[in-house]
Amino acid sequence: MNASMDSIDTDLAARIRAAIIQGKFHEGERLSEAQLCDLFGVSRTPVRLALRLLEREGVIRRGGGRGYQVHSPTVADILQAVQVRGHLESLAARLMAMSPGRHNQLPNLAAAIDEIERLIGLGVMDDATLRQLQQQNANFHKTILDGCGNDFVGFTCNQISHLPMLEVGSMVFDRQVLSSPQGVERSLFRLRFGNAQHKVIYEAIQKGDAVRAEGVMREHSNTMVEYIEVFEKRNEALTLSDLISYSGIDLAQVQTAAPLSG
Amino acid sequence: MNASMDSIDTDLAARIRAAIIQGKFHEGERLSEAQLCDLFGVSRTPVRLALRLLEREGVIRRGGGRGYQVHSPTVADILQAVQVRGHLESLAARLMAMSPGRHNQLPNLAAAIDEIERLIGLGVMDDATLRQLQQQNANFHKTILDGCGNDFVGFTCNQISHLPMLEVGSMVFDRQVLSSPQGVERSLFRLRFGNAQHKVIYEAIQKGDAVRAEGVMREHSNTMVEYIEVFEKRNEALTLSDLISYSGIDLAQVQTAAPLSG
DNA sequence: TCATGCGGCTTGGGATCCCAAAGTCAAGCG
DNA sequence: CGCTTGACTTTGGGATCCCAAGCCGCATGA
Repeated sequence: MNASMDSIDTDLAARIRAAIIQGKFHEGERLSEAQLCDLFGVSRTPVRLALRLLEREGVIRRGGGRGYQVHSPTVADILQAVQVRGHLESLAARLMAMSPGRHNQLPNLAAAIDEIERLIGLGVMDDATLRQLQQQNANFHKTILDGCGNDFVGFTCNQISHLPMLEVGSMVFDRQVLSSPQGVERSLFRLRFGNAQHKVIYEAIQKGDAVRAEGVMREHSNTMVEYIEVFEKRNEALTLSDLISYSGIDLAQVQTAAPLSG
Repeated sequence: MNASMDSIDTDLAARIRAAIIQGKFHEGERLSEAQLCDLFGVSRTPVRLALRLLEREGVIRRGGGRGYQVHSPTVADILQAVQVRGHLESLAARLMAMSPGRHNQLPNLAAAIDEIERLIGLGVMDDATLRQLQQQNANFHKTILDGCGNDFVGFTCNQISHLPMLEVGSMVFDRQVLSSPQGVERSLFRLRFGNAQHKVIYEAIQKGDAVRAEGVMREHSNTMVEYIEVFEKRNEALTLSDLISYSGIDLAQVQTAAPLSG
């Protein structure tokens, strides 16, 4: 019930999307409806709905004459998108700092900050802890998006949050880095640094310092961009699969092949 | 061939959207597929595709159990969206000012500015002139979105540009204001003011002054917000139909009823 | 030999059919 | 008299069918 709470087409779109991101199709490959039908074992109606959805998301495009062709997002695309999302979040931070009713939401921010601090204090970077960290991080960011008074900011963020690492509040880690003690230590530092930014954002919003809230939030978003760029420099052939982790979307659990027959 | 260059479902979505925006359906009204089928004289397949599209756009929502209910955007919603779009454009302006290859695009910006200046100089505010103004304004803004180097900014803007007045480069006028000489004069001033901002943005981008480009672009976007807010104050029951004009989308030309039979 | 036209084949779009789930109404029971 | 439950009806989701519009290839004529 994890990936299939929605109807077939939404679920199907998620599976095709995951397949594309994981590189199961070649870049520019033609996708025909019939092909997807018997690949996933469904009829053409949901396939067409899914294709329309994916077209809007930008992971497939109308190619030349007939059919769609896959347009798999590259790491560079994701970096651009993260920048856009960060810019939107900085707008949200500014607006929230200017909002009179912001004090109702402040406890939620504080709770997320404290919980992240507690989790960091444990000093372990196992899967469960990372999941909880991601959850609290998402809480923090979503609270700002919801509390900024402009519903459209959150709406627009959601419009682009289907791509990997674009889910609001997602946290990116290199898989390898967590296997070495130094890597864990560096990751812990990165988390402490991020949470320090959270605290500054919190205080700026509390005091109504809109400029500061916006600026620090922008800087906070930039942190992820730079983190990914470091990877890019270190590893030429960086692929999305190397990075996707703790983003709220677990690609590994999204099955690609059709499981059942009849 | 204006509104129907795409296939039926896209066109259908546009018609349903127009009907919703024009208030042909009550807020919260249940939309059933069958009802829309015989209202527009098409089958259920395109209707479902259109409904999925409109759901993603946010003009209809999944209501309670079955079916969709219309969620017509209010003037307040549009204001929020304009703010978001403006924020994205200010990001584009900043990025373009920082982009090394920006000089290729500068002539396009200058051309749009000059052409707007020329059109304003005519001193007339007839339909044809306004259309040309809107076109040049769109050129200016699209050039920045395309030239900023981050394709995702333009992509995200496009994601929300189906709503009235959210098309990039759209210009909003009150219909009534153009019928009086004072109104025309005020509108001309507003256009001159806007184009002056264009010039400042142009120069900031040229000089690579990213901070200034971003700031003026934000202010430039705010102008429209304030213009609409003035209306809102003057006319309590301001509806979207009073404002929609010269937005690139001509609602009057989008037919609602089914034209043919058999 | 090359170009052009015709015909078949592939493929996407729209319509219709079937089924399952949810909502509603009414009747029976407490 | 009210609540519950079961049957009917409405409606949305999925599958299949039909049609039209592009591609491809072959053949024929210049």
